[in-house]
Formats: sequence, C-alpha cells, structure tokens
Amino acid sequence: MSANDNRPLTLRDVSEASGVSEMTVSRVLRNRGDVSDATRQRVLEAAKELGYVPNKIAGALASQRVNLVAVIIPSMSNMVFPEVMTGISEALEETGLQPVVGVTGYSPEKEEKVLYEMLSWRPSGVIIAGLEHSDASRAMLRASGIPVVEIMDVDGTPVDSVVGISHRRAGRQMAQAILKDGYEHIAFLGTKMAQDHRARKRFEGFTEALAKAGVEIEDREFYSGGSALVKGREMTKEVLERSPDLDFIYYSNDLIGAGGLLYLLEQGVKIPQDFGLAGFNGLNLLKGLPRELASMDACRHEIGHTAAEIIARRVEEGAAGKPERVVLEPKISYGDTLRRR
Amino acid sequence: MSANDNRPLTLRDVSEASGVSEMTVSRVLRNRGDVSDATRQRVLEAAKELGYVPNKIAGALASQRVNLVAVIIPSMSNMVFPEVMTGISEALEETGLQPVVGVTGYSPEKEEKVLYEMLSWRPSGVIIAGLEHSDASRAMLRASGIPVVEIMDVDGTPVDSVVGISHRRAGRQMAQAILKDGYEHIAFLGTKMAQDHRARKRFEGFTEALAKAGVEIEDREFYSGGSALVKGREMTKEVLERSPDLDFIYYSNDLIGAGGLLYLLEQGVKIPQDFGLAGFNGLNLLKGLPRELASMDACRHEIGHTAAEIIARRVEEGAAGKPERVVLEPKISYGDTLRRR
DNA sequence: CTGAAAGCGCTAACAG
DNA sequence: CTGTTAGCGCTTTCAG
Repeated sequence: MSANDNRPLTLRDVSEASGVSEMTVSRVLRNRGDVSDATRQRVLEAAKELGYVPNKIAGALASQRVNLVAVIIPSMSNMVFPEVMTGISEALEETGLQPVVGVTGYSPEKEEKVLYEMLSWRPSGVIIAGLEHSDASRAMLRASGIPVVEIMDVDGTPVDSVVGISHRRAGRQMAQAILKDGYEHIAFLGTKMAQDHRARKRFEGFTEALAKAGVEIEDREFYSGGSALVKGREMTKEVLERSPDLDFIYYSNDLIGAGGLLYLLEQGVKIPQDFGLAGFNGLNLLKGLPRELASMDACRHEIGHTAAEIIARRVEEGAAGKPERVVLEPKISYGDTLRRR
Repeated sequence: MSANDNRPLTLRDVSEASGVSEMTVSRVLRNRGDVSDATRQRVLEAAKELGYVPNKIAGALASQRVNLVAVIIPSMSNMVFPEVMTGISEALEETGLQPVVGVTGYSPEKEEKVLYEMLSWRPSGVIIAGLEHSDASRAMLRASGIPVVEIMDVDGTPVDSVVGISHRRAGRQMAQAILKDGYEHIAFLGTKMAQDHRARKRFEGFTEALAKAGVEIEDREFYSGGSALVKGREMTKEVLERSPDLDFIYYSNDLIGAGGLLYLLEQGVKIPQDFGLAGFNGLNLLKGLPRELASMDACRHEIGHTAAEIIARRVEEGAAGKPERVVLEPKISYGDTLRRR
C-alpha cells in the first residue's frame, strides 16, 4: 500500500494513478456513459489498489441528488417498527435508495429536531410515522419539496401521501366481534397514551362501537414503563379484584395481553368460555404461548413496503407525482381467546 | 409565504431577506463567532420566516466535518440491537454526533456493501458488530482513517478499538454453573450459526468447559427461521424424544429457551429439580413467564454506551487517540430454571 | 463585529 | 469515447 498521509483519497488520486481524466474515472465508478473496456479496467484497478471510496458528500452537492430516504419512527424497541423497516428495506432494495432511520421517542419536540436534522441532508423522500406532528414539523415537510409518506394511521389529514390502517375502525371492529361473541362486561387495559395517538384512536373506536350497542366500558387502566408481560399480569389481577364481574379485557398491545393471558390461565379461568381476551398487533413472536391471543394484524410489513414503493415512484416521477392514499384492512385473528358464536 | 418556485432555500436567500452577508448568516445559524444581537435577531427571524433548513451536504463538504457515526449491525428485529442502539444514542446525545444505522442481515457481502455506502458519507466514526469481517471490509475500515469500534465480542483481533464480552468465556461459565449444580446429561439447542460467530463461540466455550470435566454434549440441534418460541417447543420435544435421559438444555437464546420452558412445564417436568434450562441474553421482555429462565446478561446497553463514548472521545482527540479494549463481564442470572447446589 | 474571496470533491454540460 | 470548464452551497481564511 502506498504511503498513508491520512488524507482521504480523491478522484484526482485515482485519476493520477490510472492516467485517466477525473471525469472519466467518475464515469467508470458510477457506470455512467460509455467508457472503453481498456480504460475502465485501468480505472477499476487503480481505484481498488488505492482503496478509494467515493465521497458522496461532494457527489451529492454536485449532482443535487441524494439517494437517502429519511424514516422517522417513535421507537426501535417496539417490535412493530422493525417489521415496518423490513418492508421498507425490501421495497427500496432495487431502487438505489437507502433508508436512514431517526427515532423520536414519541416526543413531538424530538420529532421536530430529528426531522430538521434529516432534512438538512436533503433526502429524496420522507417516511414518517403518524399524522400528528407539530406545526413546525408539518411546515418543514411541506416546504421540503420532496415526497412525504405518513404511515401507520389514516385517521387524519396527511401532508402528502399516507399508508396505514384506520385505528378507530380497528377498535370498532374488535368491539363488534366481542359483542357478537356475547361478552358483555368489558375492560380496557393499555399504555398511557398521551402521545400514542394510534392506541388512543383504537380506544375511541372501541368505546364508540360499544356505546352504539348500549354497552359501556366497565373498567380501564393505563400503565407506563416496565416489562409489558409483568404489567399485563399485574394490571389484569388488579382490575379483576376491583371488577370481578368482567368477562372480557381488550389490551392495547399483545405483550400486556399475553401477560394477562398467562395470569388468567394460572388462575384456572376458562378461556374463552368464561373470559375473553384480545390484544393488538399480531405479534408472531408470541406464537408458542399456551394459548394464542386474539389480536389484529396491523399490516406493519405491508405498510413499510407500500410506503417505500410510493417514495420510489414519486422520486422517479419528479414533479408529476400526485399524493396517494392507501388504506389497509387489518384482519382479526381469533386465536384461542375469543369464543366464536 | 413567499412564492414557492420549489428550489430549496439557500443561505443566500436568508442573506437577501435579512440584508446581512451570507457569511454572517452562516455564523448566526451555527452559533459561531461573535455577532451583534441586532443582526442575530434579524437573521434568525428571516430564516424562520422563510423556513430555511441548512444544507448539511454543502456544509460538510466545506468544513470537512460530518457529525455522523455509522453503526453497522446484523439485524434490527433481534431484540438485542435495539438495546445497543439505545446505549449508543444516549452516549451520543450531548456530543453533537448522530448515529446512522446500517443492517447487514448477517451477510459479510452485505456488510461490505453497507460499509462502503456508509463510509462514502465520510462519517466521524464507525461502530460495527463483531470481529469477523471480509478482508475488504477490514481494509476499508483501516483506510478510512476514522475511529472504529467493534462491539459485542472480544474473542479475536480488532481493527481498532473493541467493546464487548467474551462469548467463549460466557459459554464456559454457563457450563461450569451447570456442572456445579449437578446436571450431567446436557444438550445444546441453537440457531444455525454459520454466520453467527458469537453463538458459535459460546457453543465452543460451553463444550470445552464440559470436556474439561469429562462431560460431553449428549445431543444438539440447530434451527433457522420461524417463531422462536414455537421452535423452542418443537426442538425441545424432539430432542427429548430422541434423548430421554437428558437433564439439561442450554439454548443459544432466551426466546427458544422460553419455548422449551413452556413446553416442559406443560409436560409437568419438575424444573429445576429434575431438569434445568438456560438461555442467553437476559431478555427482560420475558419477565412475567410462569418461571424465569436462567440466562446471562450480554451487557447490550453498556456495550453501546461505551462504544459511543470511545468514538466521541476519539473524535475529540483527533490523531492523538489510541485504540481501547473494554471487556465487560456478563453475569449469570439463575432465574428459576437452575437448581443451586 | 462584519465581509470578500477561495475552495471542499465531485458531476452536468458541453466540446471535441 | 474522452476531456474541459464551471459550478453545487457552504465554511475557511484573511481583511477590514
């Protein structure tokens, strides 16, 4: 290897090493335009020999193109977003676009910062979770002039395109399924949802559909922090001591639902005959528990995939592109914790 | 808002709108150098009014500084890397550095591509999982001239700095604990580990320590794909039908271990008296199962935190920095599935 | 405290 | 097929 003066290599270095103009070297390295096989070989060899890695910063500035897609999500540890990410990566695989992730921790202020930070890299598009953003965030998104896809939720007004499910409708559907199965004394256990708009909307849809049938939630409780499985157990225990007449609990996610399920099984409760349970998310992680929890698939993978496709398409179309709206249909999986009448 | 000709705003726009030179605008926006309060206000106002977002691409090119740290991991859905990421984010929080994640899917070829891609953005540092990389990857890392921290594993030769645990030693320690507790007929169930070097090293350490005590693995099996909980159940069932004399199973991760645990409890097996189990990772997600699985904390959070600290320090020090080596000590958590003699 | 000039490393656009 | 020229939008450096 040549003497390393610790200065990153430039096109010029490769140009000198190969005796080919910078421009042609650039063409070879990007596979753009016609270059004779002979020079191509010489360039490739020189580049490899030197260990040259192109400087995308300079390239992006010169070409005004950045192959990055900003993906902004509330959390990585959530179990729901990894799947969305997988869908995104898949769809972007062949497009030359690259996802870059930013995490907001469910905080609108953090979201604003992360968005600002990411937009300052001039990505080709933005995929962002949820429809609720600060005015400043929304303004940035609009002003960015790049395609934006808001994901997960469709209950609200998108900035541009949107892909997701209706969480209000999801809550309603679950309520209807429960009522049809003849459960009547129903509680809701969930996360503290000041910032979890989607859980809130499910809850609202749920109570609304119950109300329409003349049924009211008999108990509810919200938690934050801790192991979800343990919390599910604890909250289920508490709520049943407080309201012993309950025959159903709707959980805002599968993990606390699983905790409740395990607790009830230990208590010898007959599920689903005497007591029913349902969660949300269709966490296939949980397959393998003694019983399978009824749940609802949030279409996470498909949401990611579709959102990324929209971005890719819009990037190709340029200014010609139009906003899209894709509403996915979550399906109830009855598992073993809903009796079927 | 002014007419939107869809051209992204530049410093010049802010300069014209505020009647202040580009240079001074730049200073205000970066909080660099002294600017009078009066002009500062004018600039800030104009920038906000226009909705200006600085172009980091141009900034980075001009200043030759990029506040990005490349983080390269095998998978996001793994449950182990989200925690590492949290540690990294925390440590980077106050430094002005930003993590950017790339995912390799446990493939060395993909790793090479991702690394190349990320290095082409000239990040300030690299945090990369594992010590096993292709020659080309290692060459790129060395040639990059930026601080590199390899994480998770310390059994091997790092390119630069390294933070992790010894998986060989972890395997040995678990073997010793098991033997001390008097288990004698031991099986190993794990993932197919062609590319999972850390699981492989644990397995090697495990068998090595057993061998030293004159004990041999009586059965083993490896899986890939599917729900880990279900796989844990199935593999446990199969291995016990094949080798009914077993009194212990060591699992390569907590999820399949949990599946095995649930299966055995259903079979009425007395745990830990007649049969012992242990996993790996200390997944606190699983707290709340009927029994707590014995496991070993992989220090994920601390690994991330420490690695990021090293990067931050090295970035400050510049060329003065020296490679560091941090070996963390995983602790066995006995849970309820190891009898204590 | 403020400004003018000169690039950062690459690519678009045009000539040969 | 190959090379030349002129920036991309910002920051560094040096003068006021």
